[in-house]
Amino acid sequence: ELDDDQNNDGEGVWSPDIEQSFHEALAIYPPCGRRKIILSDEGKMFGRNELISRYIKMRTGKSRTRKQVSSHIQVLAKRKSKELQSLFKDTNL
Amino acid sequence: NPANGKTRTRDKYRIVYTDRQRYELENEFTVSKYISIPRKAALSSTLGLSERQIKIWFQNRRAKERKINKKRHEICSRQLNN
DNA sequence: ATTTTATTGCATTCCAGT
DNA sequence: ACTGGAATGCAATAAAAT
Repeated sequence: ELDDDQNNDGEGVWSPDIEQSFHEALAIYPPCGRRKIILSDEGKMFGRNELISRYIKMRTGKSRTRKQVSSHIQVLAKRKSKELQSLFKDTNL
Repeated sequence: NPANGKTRTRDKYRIVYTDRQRYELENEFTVSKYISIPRKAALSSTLGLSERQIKIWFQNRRAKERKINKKRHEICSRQLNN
C-alpha cells in the first residue's frame, strides 16, 4: 500500500481549510462544550467528535476520523494549558 | 516536584542523571523494554525522578535500541553486498 | 561528532460513562 | 455496544553534556 490516500491532500493533516471547518464545528455543536454527552438518533449513536468529523467532510470534502479529531483536541488543550502556565513565568520568582 | 507536568525550565534545559539512576533504569530495561505502571511508580520513588521522566527515559532507550538495530542491519547488508 | 534529556505533532491504546 | 478523552507510543527535533 503506497500512499494512495484520496482523502489526504499534500498539505498537513490540519491544513488551514480543515482547521477552519474544525473550529466552526466546535462553535456550533456545543457553543462551549457543555452539552449532552449522549447524542442518540433512532438506531445510530453520535458523539461530538463524530459530528465534527461529519461537518468537516461536508464543508471540505476531506475525511478526518473521530480519533484524529480527538487527538487534535488533545494537542490544542495541551497548547492552551502551557500558554496559561507560561504567562506566570517570573511573577513570583 | 511536578505540580505542573513540565520538566524543562528556563535555566535547566535538561539535567544529567546520576550513575545510580542510569544503572537502575538500564537494569530495568533488561527485564522489559516497556515499563509497567506499578514498576514506574516504584522506580520514580526509588530514584528521585518523576514518572514522566521514567516514561520518557524508556521511550528514548527504545529509540536508541532501534537505532542500534538499524546500524547492525546496514552492516549485514554491506557484508552481503561484498 | 555522538550521546543524553526533553518537547511536540501526530496516531494508537487504554479507561471508563451512557 | 457505542462513544470521548487520558495515557502512551513513536518519529523528528533541540540543545546541553560528553
